[in-house]
Amino acid sequence: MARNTSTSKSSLSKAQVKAQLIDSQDRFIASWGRMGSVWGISRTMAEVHALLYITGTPMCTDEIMDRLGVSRGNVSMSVRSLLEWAVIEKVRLTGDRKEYYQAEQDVWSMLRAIARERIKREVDPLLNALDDIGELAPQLGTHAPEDIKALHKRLDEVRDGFELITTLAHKFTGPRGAGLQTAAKLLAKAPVGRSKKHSPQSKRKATHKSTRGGTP
Amino acid sequence: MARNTSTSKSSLSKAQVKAQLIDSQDRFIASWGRMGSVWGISRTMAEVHALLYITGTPMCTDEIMDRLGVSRGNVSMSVRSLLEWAVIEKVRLTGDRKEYYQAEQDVWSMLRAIARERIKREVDPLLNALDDIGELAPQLGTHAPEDIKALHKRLDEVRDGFELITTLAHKFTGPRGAGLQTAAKLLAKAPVGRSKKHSPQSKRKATHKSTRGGTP
DNA sequence: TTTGATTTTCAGATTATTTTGAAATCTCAT
DNA sequence: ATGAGATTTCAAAATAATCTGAAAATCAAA
Repeated sequence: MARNTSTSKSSLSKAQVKAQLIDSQDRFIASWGRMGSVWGISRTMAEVHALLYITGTPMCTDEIMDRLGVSRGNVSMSVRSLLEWAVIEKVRLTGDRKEYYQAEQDVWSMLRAIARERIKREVDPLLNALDDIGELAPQLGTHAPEDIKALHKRLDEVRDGFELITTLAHKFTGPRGAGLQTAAKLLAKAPVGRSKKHSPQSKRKATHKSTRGGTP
Repeated sequence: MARNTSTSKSSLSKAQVKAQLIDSQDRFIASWGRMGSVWGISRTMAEVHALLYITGTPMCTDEIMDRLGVSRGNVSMSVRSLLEWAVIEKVRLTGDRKEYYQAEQDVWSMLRAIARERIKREVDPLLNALDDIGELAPQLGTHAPEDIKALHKRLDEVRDGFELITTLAHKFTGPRGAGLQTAAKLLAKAPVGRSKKHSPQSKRKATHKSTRGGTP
């Protein structure tokens, strides 16, 4: 029988399977990298992580460079950050001078790390700023004009909102936590609002290409 | 006694109070703007929103331009996005040709909008990509080599994780939802983990000097 | 319909972020 | 201790995101 060249499931050569494996990995890496920029980390950092996660293999700097096509310096910096995030770790391979790096394999640890870092870098600074502003603004008690009262009211509301989110997030992301997983499952079942069906506002309307400022 | 110039609470002139009000508003606007870049929206867009929210006043394009010191075009684009996000609305003032804009005053609606937009722009595309990759990767059933099985396993885990998050988030951000508020309060009490204080996972040996480094 | 005020658009300028690459530093097997 | 191999650093280059400003389009009142 002629060699199947495209879609059949069962007659792929080893090399073909391997090629498709690599291809799928690359797609995953590309997606994760795209997310990276959106999450406020560099594309390369996200890609390095994706590579180590999806392959599950410990890799050294040169292997990473070659596979992703990025510079040595860039790999070095990305790896350092990932180590700080504690989503990858160093491993020593016997009889080799190089450092090898390997990703934490539990996906939740990865998700928690993302959440943890984001909270640290986004919410906490905002909360601090809000506290400062609140203290700094005129404190005139009941005699304050409406303007001032309204300012304090809004500042307080924002701060309360984000504090609630922080509390929640700390439960999710705490070092000892299977928190995110359990909490998420719990919540996913709990009847929170009165949402009957699922009608996110007109998901169908493909009218805006982007909600972003002005993507040209 | 000389006029009190700085910290006393009770003897500020009207002008001084006004100046401090403006100053506090500006600080809030600046903080919110900084967050904006971190949240993936332009600084100006975040600032416009902050201005309208914190003052509570309907403002027209020129007022916004003057207060924030940004161009007309920039205000126009930011306002458009904010309208799409549904966190501000147009108001007509009698006898005036201009459009005025006013922020939604419920803080939770604002937080929900942020969450909703982020999910839409970040998680959903990733999920789609993951589905595509999963379908595309070799489907070899039980006969598949370890490599392929591992790939599918990891893809599935990531997808499941993010799907759980999406489900959760939809409850939070649904259009009719006081969801976020109630759910957050609920969760904040639920005994999820045993997080007592914050003990950073000290995996560190005393051997290295400091591993600290700049944020990427 | 005309008019002039108001808003939108978008090419180009500006600003911010990311990446490179080669020199400097480190480190470990000998 | 030495030095080849490995990693880190960081100024400069490349890339990406944001903002401006003026021309074009829109709109509401007369």
